[in-house]
Amino acid sequence: MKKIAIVEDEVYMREELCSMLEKAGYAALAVTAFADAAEQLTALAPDLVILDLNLPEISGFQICRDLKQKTFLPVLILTSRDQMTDELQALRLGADEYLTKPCRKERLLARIANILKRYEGRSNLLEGQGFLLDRVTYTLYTNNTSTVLPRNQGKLLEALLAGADKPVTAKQLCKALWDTTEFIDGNALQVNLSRLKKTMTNLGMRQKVVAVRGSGYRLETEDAP
Amino acid sequence: MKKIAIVEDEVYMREELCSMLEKAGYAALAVTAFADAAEQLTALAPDLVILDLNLPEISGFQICRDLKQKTFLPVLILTSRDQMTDELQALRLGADEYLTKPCRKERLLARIANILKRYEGRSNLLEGQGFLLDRVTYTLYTNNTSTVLPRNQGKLLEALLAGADKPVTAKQLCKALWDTTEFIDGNALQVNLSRLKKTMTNLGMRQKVVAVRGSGYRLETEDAP
DNA sequence: CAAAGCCTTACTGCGACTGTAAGTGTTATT
DNA sequence: AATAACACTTACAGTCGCAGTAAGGCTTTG
Repeated sequence: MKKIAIVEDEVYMREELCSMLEKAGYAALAVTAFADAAEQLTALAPDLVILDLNLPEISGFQICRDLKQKTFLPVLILTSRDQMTDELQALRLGADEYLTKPCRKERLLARIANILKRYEGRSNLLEGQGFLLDRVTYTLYTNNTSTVLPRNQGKLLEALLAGADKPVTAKQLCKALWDTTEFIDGNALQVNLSRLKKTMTNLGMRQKVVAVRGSGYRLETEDAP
Repeated sequence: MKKIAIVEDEVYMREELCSMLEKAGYAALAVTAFADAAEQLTALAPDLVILDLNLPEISGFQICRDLKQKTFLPVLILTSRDQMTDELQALRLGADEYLTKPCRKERLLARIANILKRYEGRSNLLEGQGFLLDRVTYTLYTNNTSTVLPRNQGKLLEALLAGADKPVTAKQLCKALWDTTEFIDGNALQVNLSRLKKTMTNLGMRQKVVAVRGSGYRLETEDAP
């Protein structure tokens, strides 16, 4: 059964949502610690987040941004703020849907089903600048095509991606490749990095692996098109 | 540059949409042969379809259904029909977004950007009952995980998927595997099918490959959960 | 300019996938 | 009930692509 998390401060609304979702066959979970909602949601790992914008302590926008930065949970904004600017802002932050209250039950359920379907099986896709990487198979989606990376290249790219744009040390990369913290075969790492670079340029990706002398490697985004 | 196709009968609206999209940096294409719009759209292969529901000759629903059955183009419904039932129907047919006229320019553009981002790199995903198959890499997404199928198994699954639930002949399957219409190595085909079956059951997929004695093979959906 | 750090290419071993072969199970017809 | 046609599965061997090794070239820094 799919889990849906609800972030909503108004008690009545929250209860109504919960019972409605449960009737529709979902497991509903209410999150009420708004200040660190993003963390809680990450830990809960629901299949969908329904988020209000007007919350005490913290803005819903903030939660949405935090959440989208570290996870790929689908987020549905359900709010009474019907300003166009709010909607645009939400979508820009990566929200998957924006609905205004009051909202008919059927519409909400239909949109929920839609989002869930859309995310089906995508739970392990990592997102980079202009590409997606499947963390399990190392299938890489970029420039409107897809490739399966060799395992080592996939692991490297995953590790680099996890480091955002901070440089990742050779040690960490070795750990990612062979799970050994101790001995580092610098050359083998070099070779694997070299291969990754080559496939990335062959695919015409916007991001490149660059060495940061003395401290490791990082992904660098080339000037936008 | 992204191509956006517009299916809209009212001239003024159409022109306005076109110029708006072009100003926003898209290539806009108007489709006016409504009767076989689905075919034309398939041939055009735009990155997104904006579809009106009230059309002469044919219903927009029909176009949406046809389109979604043979392609995976994203469809945005833009219509003056504001009945809830229409919206639900459209979403059920696989529409990706439903907006009602009149619609602010910003909202429309935001939703378009949203959909395009969402579909990025997904252009070659085939959809089966409860799973997705990447047509290029044969990465299979099912039960919330992913696997890369061996090439032959991928080809077979793709061919079976193309046959919907009609049986696919051994000849066609051989063609898909080895591109030879002539000679058929029945046994090799058997072996590959056998392997595909095994991996499908190992993955716990809802669909199975079943033999239709004398006429080929087809995908069969097991009883829903 | 020299040394440290970084990069790349070529080569070999290993593992995964494919086709072959052979044998078992199942359905339909006489 | 028997048989033939069709369908299925397992084991084995050849092939191909990936990983690690080795060796040599390039670039940055002091």
